[in-house]
Amino acid sequence: MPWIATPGASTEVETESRLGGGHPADGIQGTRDRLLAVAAELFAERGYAGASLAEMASRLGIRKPSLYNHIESKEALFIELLDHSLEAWREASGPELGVGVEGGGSGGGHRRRLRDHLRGIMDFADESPHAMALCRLAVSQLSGDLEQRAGERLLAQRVDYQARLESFFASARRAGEVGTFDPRLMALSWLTFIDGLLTHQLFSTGGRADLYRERLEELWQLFWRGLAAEAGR
Amino acid sequence: MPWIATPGASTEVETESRLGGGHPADGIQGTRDRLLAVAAELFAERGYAGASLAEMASRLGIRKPSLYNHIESKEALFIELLDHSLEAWREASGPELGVGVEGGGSGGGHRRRLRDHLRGIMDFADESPHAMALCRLAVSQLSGDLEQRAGERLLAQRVDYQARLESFFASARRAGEVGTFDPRLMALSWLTFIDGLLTHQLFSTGGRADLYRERLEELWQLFWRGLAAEAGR
DNA sequence: CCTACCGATCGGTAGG
DNA sequence: CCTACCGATCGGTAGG
Repeated sequence: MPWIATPGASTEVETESRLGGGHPADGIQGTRDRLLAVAAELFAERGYAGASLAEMASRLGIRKPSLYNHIESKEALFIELLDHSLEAWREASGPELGVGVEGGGSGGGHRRRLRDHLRGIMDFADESPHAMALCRLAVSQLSGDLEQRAGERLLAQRVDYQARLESFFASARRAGEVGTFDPRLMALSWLTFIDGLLTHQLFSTGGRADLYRERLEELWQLFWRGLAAEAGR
Repeated sequence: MPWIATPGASTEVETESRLGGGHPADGIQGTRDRLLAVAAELFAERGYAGASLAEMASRLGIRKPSLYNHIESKEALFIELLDHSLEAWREASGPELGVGVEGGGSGGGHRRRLRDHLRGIMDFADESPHAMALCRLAVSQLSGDLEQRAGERLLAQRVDYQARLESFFASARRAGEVGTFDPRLMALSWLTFIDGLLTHQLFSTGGRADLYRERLEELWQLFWRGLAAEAGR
């Protein structure tokens, strides 16, 4: 008697659960969504091994075995959350860096575009604090098959992002908006900058993040100053 | 029949074990030192909950209960390692920033001192990769009493370091070696820079760290450029 | 340093 | 969605 389809075929159930009575957040799909949220939170709080399925079930108000109506295993649950986090990051880092129309007459605006890009990243980190934590777990705490599968995903995303950055900075350099540095170096510098920002945000969870947020604009200006010093403008 | 003193009174045993026969690295004190090394490695690899005492014992070639001749508990072991890591960091970050003799005629050399400071940090991170990982665990993965005890230590160290940085940058500003920025902002900027560097190093474990190391000098110059642009020199 | 053992909890399954 | 239960492993103790 399937209360829910196995975790791969959940197409038509969705509509039914929405038509059925009860609070909209408590349907079949609702429980699964809540599980994903609770699991991300717990992984972020305790690490991979430290996050137990029993605790997740408890926070959801159900029994542990019932979780297996929504997931295949703890490992699969983590991988799914990691994929969600990486996709959310991809969306947040957005198309601001897009260098499709380069070389044209309007090549400018790289500073503003990078600033917008930064805003997207920091907003994402504010709104989805667990996503960042999951990525950190994934690079440092896993072992065996799980480590390998997570590693592939992280590496692919990293390579892709770095390539986009290099294109962006190469374009900015051609436009004379930054110094004549190696675009690869500028990309590395940017990665260092935002990794530093995100690490600090991780540290200052619990109130002091405001201070950092206040200073973000100034930190950004200091960063850009390094890139642009002695450039055309 | 005490093979070793309980983990607090280990004064005279040390000499005896050195006088006794056998390989010098296998004495009573030797096992304890090896345990600390193995434990740091395992905590760094798997996280706090994921690092089991049985695995530590296995790597040492002894049985799990024997560990309790050297430690009081898993929690106490972690706290000790965290203290070691923080102390090692303190030593590595060294006295280069010391602003004891400021205002005198020789106020200069801030750039070189900060560069030396950076070298100390990066060398430390290279030689003690687990120490950084332990600090990260401590801020993100613990719970209960352990979280609280670790939090106190980390906060104290952080506050102390930040204060030293602010003094340093205030001195550099008076000397006209950097722009007229708020010293607190410059300290924040520095923290962001090295957190970014250390995060990247964490990511690139396994070979590609070389690339980063090659670029370190250039990244440093880019950073300093931001601080010094439009300053006296 | 060891063997033997503890209760608690782990991820996961059977079966309804 | 549940109860009942699995073998494995957890941190830790007793006792020599």
